[in-house]
Amino acid sequence: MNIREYLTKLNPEQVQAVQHEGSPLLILAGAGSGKTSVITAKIAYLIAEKGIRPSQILAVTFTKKAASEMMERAIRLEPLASKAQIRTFHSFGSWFLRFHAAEVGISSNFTVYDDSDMVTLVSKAVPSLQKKNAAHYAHLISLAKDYCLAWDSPELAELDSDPDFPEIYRQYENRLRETGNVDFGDLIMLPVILLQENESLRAYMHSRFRVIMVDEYQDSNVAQFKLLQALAGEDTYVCVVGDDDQSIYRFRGAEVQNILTFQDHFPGTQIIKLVRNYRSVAPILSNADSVVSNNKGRLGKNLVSVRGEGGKPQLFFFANQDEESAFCSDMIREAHKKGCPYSDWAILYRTNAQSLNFETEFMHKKIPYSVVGSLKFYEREEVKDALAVISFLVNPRDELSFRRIVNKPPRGVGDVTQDKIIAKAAENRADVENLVPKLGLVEACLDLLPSLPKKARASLKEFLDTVSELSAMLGDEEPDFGSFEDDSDTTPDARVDKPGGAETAEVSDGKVDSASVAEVSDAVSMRAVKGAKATSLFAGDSPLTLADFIEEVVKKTGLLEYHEAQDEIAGTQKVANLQELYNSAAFFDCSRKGLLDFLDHIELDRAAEDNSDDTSDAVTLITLHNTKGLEFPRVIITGMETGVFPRADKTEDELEEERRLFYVGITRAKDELYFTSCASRRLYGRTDFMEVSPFLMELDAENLEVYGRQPAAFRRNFQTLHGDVGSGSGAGSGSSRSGRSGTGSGAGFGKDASRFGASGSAANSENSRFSSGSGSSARGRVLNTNAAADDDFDDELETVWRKGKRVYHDDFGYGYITNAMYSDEGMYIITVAFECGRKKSFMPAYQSASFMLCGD
DNA sequence: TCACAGTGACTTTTT
DNA sequence: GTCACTGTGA
Repeated sequence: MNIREYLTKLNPEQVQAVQHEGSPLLILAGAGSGKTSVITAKIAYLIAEKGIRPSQILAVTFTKKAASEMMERAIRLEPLASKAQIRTFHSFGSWFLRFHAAEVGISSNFTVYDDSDMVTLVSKAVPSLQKKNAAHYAHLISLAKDYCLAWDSPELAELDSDPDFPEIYRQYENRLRETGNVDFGDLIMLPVILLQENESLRAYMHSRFRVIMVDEYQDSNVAQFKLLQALAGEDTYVCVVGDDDQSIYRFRGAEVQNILTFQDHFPGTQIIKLVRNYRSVAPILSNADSVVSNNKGRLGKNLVSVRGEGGKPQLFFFANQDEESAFCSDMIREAHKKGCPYSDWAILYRTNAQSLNFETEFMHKKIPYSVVGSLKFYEREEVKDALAVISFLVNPRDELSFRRIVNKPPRGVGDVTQDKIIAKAAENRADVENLVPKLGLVEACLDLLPSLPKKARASLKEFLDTVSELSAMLGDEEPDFGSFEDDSDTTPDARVDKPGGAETAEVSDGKVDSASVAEVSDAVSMRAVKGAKATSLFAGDSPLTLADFIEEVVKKTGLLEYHEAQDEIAGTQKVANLQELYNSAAFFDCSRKGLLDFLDHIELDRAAEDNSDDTSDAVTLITLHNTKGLEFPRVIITGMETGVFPRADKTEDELEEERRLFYVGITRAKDELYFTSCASRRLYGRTDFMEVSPFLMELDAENLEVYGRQPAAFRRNFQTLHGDVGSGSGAGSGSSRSGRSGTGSGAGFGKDASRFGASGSAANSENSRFSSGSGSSARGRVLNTNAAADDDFDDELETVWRKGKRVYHDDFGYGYITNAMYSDEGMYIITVAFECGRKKSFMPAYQSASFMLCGD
């Protein structure tokens, strides 16, 4: 479909936004309002209809995932869009810095230090700091950089009044410059500084990019705003898209003010609101609206549902997270039997730690799932080790990588010696007036070698030999980063995309400078050239890829052996993970440039790992933050408890952010939405009683169905806030519920509705599973809690769930009640010793299908 | 320098 | 319950 046809499918506001020109444009795009469609259409439109050269368009997004999706969709409308610069902020900064590294005193071979690297570097720069404090300061430093504040900036005090902070920041910064590397914050902040100080560079950039678009603008931070400001000249067309209600990264420096005050900074701004929601059915949207309207500082807009009526969201209360996950898996499995694919489902939670329960449960029930985000693959020890070697190879000043690998496996080069080597290197560099990159840590090692103990001397020497051998395999030509210029007029057709499509968003990257020879910068031919060279080193005929190289690195440095031994001891998967790492490097060429590309790819792209053509049908487990920009037909938002979501100790402002996060979660759902909340939850191996999340009280009673034992606080507040909800809402008393549970929302909730809705000893096919009569009747009573006053009920509990009774639990099997007592909160608690040897505590008041009495 | 054991802290969220 | 840091002893 070309862009003209496409425009006919858009609504009037969308068309207006696509065709708008002249003034700066702020598109306020509500959730599910087709914002990506608008941006991609706009890119295509500018190229196809307005004659803008693709390379003059810069589109910046927040995540790489978003960048590749945008690129893909734009290309579908207009193939030339492949030459536009569609990048994340950080990848843009990285690209920019490669060409201007020297001007800010870094190596153009820099790699990016991640957060944990920052912590290590802080503690090395300021040795007196405890590890815990180092983490605190590292966090502060990155926050400072998000606000574009240098160590000597007077405004630093506003961030944190700690008098030590500026000095620590300074020490860190010095040390970081020594290494020639950068951290995440630098990727934005350094370009800003460069552009602010260098007028001709600024002028050049103004001519380089005529159009700049920013997606997810509500999540941009001050530094990113300044970058935008510096990049945009008088004639630059600036268009930003965002939704103030979806700003969820303030904790990391994102500044809602950026979007709220956009018009002030870009005079003459036109605002277009997109409020037609194409994603969710009306009841879901009205709950979203009901929640977010509790926030104060917002621009304000109401989404209009295009899809119209649908099932109401359902809220479930459980005893604990085992029931919660069991319920989710049951519901998903039931739906699957009726033909609903697993991939329709997403389970959302606040913190990554919560995924564990679901993973265990799903594994148990053989439901396929994939966890998004928390896959800390690149943070694993063995992977970081291998990466450290190659980082060190491309940047021999990289202190952290050096430290990481020089004594692994143990070579007798401990902390003390390492410090000496680093100091020596600094000394060496100070001697020579200008910084010659060759004067790295290897040279420092060689200088110190004679002074070391015999054993250390030999093994360090061996290490250095390995390093130089590996380095030689890469060749010694300087990496060619392609051209910084806009060269789209030169030889556009001669370009070859990188293989495997691994770098869709980077296509415009490896451009051919008209002056340089094509073979050098083109990824494919580069690989061929390298491969030919390398065949002498390797027996095989196939060209050497980065995968082969990394494998070689791991073998030669002894890391493979080391981790093999670890696997042996601890039964871990380190070697397998290394194998995985080789695989992911297969599409990069074996050269210094290839290594840098690969490292960039990893460093700037952690979230997008699961892109591995996930065609398999699986439930998505994902944190609320990670869902931004995604949608699912059926969504379950779990852990709706105070302390979990929202987290405890939130200020009013932060609470608003948590609420926006909740809003984001709700608006991911297309057809069905569920909330779950637990009365108790295991945290740090301890079981805590939980209060309901205050957000639940903000849901729209008219469009919500409530099941399970409602905590008193919820019952009280929900009804106070919303008045007497009456029988129609489903949020009323237990008795009114049972009547309508059969219908429910009708969707995906067959058998389970009866679990909650059935009262007393109603014949429930599920009951037959559970042994004796006394068991099922006790269970019936338990389930019918809302109808009975708590006091009466607890008397019953004491007689039914008494010490010595035999019980059965789905997960643990049979056991006996060994203890029964009341907690401080007045809850009746029993302890059960199971035959499997485990001891568990339960609150019988909340137990349902997974746990029951067996009769005597 | 390194291995081990005990202790304490920990859970936001991510480019 | 787990992990990682800290300090001690060889």
